[in-house]
Amino acid sequence: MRSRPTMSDIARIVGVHVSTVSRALDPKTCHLISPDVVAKIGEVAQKLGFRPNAAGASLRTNRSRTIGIVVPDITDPVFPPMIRGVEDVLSERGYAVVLANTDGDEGRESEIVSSMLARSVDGLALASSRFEDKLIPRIGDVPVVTVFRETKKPVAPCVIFDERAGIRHALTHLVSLGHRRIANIAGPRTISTGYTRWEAFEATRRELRLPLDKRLMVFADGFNEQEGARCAEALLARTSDFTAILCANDRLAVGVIDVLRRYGLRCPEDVSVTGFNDMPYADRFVPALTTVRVQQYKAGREAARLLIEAIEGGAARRTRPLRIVLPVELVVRASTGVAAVKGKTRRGIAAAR
Amino acid sequence: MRSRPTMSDIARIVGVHVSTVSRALDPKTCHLISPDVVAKIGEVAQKLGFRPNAAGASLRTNRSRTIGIVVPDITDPVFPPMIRGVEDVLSERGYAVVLANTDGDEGRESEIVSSMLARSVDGLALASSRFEDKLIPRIGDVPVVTVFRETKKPVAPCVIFDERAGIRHALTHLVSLGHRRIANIAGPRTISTGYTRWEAFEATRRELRLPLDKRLMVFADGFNEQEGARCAEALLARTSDFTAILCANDRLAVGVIDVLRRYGLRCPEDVSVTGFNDMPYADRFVPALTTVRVQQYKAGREAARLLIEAIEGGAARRTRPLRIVLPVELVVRASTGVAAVKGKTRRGIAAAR
DNA sequence: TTGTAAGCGTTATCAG
DNA sequence: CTGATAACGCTTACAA
Repeated sequence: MRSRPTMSDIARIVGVHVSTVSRALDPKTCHLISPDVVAKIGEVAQKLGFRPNAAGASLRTNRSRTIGIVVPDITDPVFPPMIRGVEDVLSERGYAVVLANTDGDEGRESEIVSSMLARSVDGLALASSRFEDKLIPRIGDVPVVTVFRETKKPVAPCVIFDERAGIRHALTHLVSLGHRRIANIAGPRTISTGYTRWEAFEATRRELRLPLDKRLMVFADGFNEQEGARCAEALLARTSDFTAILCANDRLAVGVIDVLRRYGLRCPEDVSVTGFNDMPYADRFVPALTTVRVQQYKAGREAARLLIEAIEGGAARRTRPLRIVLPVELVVRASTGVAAVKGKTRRGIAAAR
Repeated sequence: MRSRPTMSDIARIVGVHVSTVSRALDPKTCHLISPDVVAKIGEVAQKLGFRPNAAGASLRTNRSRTIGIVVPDITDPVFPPMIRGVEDVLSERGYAVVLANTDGDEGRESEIVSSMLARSVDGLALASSRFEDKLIPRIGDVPVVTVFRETKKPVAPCVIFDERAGIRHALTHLVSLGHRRIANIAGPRTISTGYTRWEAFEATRRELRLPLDKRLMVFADGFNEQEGARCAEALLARTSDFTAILCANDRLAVGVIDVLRRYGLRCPEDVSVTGFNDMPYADRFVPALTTVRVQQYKAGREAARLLIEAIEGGAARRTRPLRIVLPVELVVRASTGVAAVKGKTRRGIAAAR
């Protein structure tokens, strides 16, 4: 197959100048050209299967109709729906999406962003930012949105979830089942979700006048099953005096439930467990996970909308960037139940040792 | 922040010509330049945070260090590990990945590919191809690889799994548990996996001298839970004379198990079910799914390797494209058990009516 | 309404 | 070893 036709090819065939072709093919300028010429050009373009060369346009305009999405790891099930949301909105508008994984590495994130800027991305959706972000201010004038996460200083618009409400719902739910001694397996506080969910747990704990016991508090170094398991082990090594565990996300909860089972503790009969995110298939796990449902797909769409607005709506830089907080919803399933009699849990744990 | 520095900026500062800068910065040509000039240029580039403008290079070379990945739907859990595999290999080599979803729509796929070609992608990884593909031959001289799927006519290299072995293992496993009347919920035959798994089921069925009963055969229109449920309903409406269902993938199996439960049938006590893919978390479902494990991540890596080879290794067009078949492995879990007494299953189904 | 011309940043070819 | 120059395909003042 020959190499793709260019505007000059069309110009030559129709017998006009390239610039005329350019104008005729651009909806914004085609009204400047006589209708019949526009029609003719459109026709020929169609017949040749013409597609404007993106590099040429990009070089000239310094825009690429491409946006970058940066996630820690696409295999974490919370991200695909979000990415899909971004893609759905953007592809409709003719934007392409370039995707990269950071594995939570700050250096890598910086490297990736830099390479995306070199590709003249028109915007960036970052799901990889740390709470104390140092990267975004260095990005310059390319629109940036953070998704799922926010930064301590509001340096960019963000689309996040109502973490506080989610944690409050989960904790209140546990208390309503009679739980009083509730452990918290929190996420890394270097990430806004980890930080905020932990903070919300503490705030709600005080509100509900639950006892403070430092042994019931464990911090994970990441939002995954391994860390959930590690933290559960650490918790059980310290104390057995609890009847429920609130986890900062579903994957931690899954790891926790594994360890409970290994210790001969039943969930929810001996220990109730809650997660966060309502990740895909959380309703089919054993036990089905009680968790906080967030709108991952919608977050992606909103992020894309924000980006397009910033890109096309003349970057009306606000003094304080937008902060879109999506509502959440508690989903009660099988991993939570009425509080076990304290003695029973203790015995269960002791027996497992 | 000022706009990114260009080679001219560096040239001006160092006091050389742009072309010298270009050569000095390219590992392939920097030996042509005196070491001290190279050093000087490197230094300045470093200090300015120089990144070559991708559009400029792309326009000139007609290559973009970008490859496109096209999947039906990134929220289907089989794809993220594959995408991650591609990304890992390519990012190491300085390639970026642009991603798009087709939802299985042929027109959309064609549209996406065309838009990617306009972006001068250096290669395409297609996980969206139909068995009777009409698109790939029209792509021209951009390297293409299909992943997870192959085309009837070998028009492009592919990285696939040993579907036949997988189905044979699953069916043999069921027979070894005493099952004889085994239903098959097959995938769409418009897709190579659907076609091949169905064919393999039939071949193995004959080998094992299992009875042929058309009522036990249902074709899904897609690889998802809804279709699994629909097919299970259709199957139960026809007959209750089976003790196991082999499904063409895990998501179908999940939908099937839902319906069985709704009909008061226990899995595996009344009906055994197998899936295919060993999708993430398949080990945590109720019941944990017996399935065929495939190497999604590895497939992605292999596809990327193939693409790089084709792109950089001078497109040595083979007469017959490579066909990489990755081995699979049966994973026996809780969704399969010894065959129920026939009468019992019948009663169970009858009772549920 | 259309043509002219310049230039975006890079690389390849050709001279020196 | 380095410089000059042209060209990739497109957009956009400006001129006609």
